[in-house]
Amino acid sequence: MDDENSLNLSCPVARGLESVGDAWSMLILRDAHTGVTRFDQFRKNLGIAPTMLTKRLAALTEAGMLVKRIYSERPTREEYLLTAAGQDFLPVLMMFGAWAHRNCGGKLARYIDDETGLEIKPIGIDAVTGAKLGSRAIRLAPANAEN
Amino acid sequence: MDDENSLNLSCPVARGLESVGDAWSMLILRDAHTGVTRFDQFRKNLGIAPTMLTKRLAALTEAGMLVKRIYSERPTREEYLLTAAGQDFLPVLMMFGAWAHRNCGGKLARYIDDETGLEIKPIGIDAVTGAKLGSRAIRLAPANAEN
DNA sequence: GCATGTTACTATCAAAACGATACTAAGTCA
DNA sequence: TGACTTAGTATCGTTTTGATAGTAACATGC
Repeated sequence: MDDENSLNLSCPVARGLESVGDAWSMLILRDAHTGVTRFDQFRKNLGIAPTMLTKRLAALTEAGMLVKRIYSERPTREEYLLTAAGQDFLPVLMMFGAWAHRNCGGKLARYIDDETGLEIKPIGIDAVTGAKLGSRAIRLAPANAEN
Repeated sequence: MDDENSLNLSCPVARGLESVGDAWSMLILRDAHTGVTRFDQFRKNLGIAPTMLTKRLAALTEAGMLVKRIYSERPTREEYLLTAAGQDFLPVLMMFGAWAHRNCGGKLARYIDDETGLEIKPIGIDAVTGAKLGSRAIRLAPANAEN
């Protein structure tokens, strides 16, 4: 999958998919948000082949979602921490999870607000108008200078 | 990628990825939300190989995101329309796009509210508390009967 | 000080998925 | 009749993935 055409290049969704465009990356980020940091934890949780995990962790690090940090010299051991960009991805995961909750069958785990103890119902809104995303007509404006 | 372990089975993110777990599916849904419905439109927009497109459209249809509808008998021609579940995916795409906007470089297209003409800033909130997603501690509750 | 364990990988190789290209089916239109 | 349209399928080489085994660099227990 090479994103080549001009439509794709300026499309935020297509651009984002260059960083997080496969299932393993999403699941790694999900685990990272639950506090997982180490290679073997990811591997055991996900049941992912070590070759794949190495590649995905490197890609996510390269994409600026994770950073490697040494947590032990002698023996040298490194762990993977979420960057600001990686942490910023949590709302996307929660929206995605909420969508699955509504639309995919089966009994699924739920997110609970630790403060109130209530189940969280994630929705997307436009911070500018307050309107629920998807409730109004939208259009795309091309990329320009003042970003 | 087989999602087998129990953690994954009840995880909404993992569950959702079974339906929309690859980049092409996301891009097809993105295009579908802009009004694209036909095979050749998807193919030309995305630059996707027809074999791949056939497979992805079938998978999305199977997953309940799209429905096939005949728009011409003689010659028989079918198009793909978003189901309710497919339409419900738009907020996820917008949140994902907004994340890319903030965190991936480059000049990217922007979503404009057709009513106000203002650029949309998608954010996720908890409909229950009104708190911004990611601003509070959360925990996972296992799946149970009352869904 | 030797065997065993831990952690984070790499090497290897078969199987599956992907991608490019050519071609087909069933018609329409001039 | 010949060119064109639309929605695919067939074929096949390349790439990616997945499973398994092995390695490097230590720590720990006996």
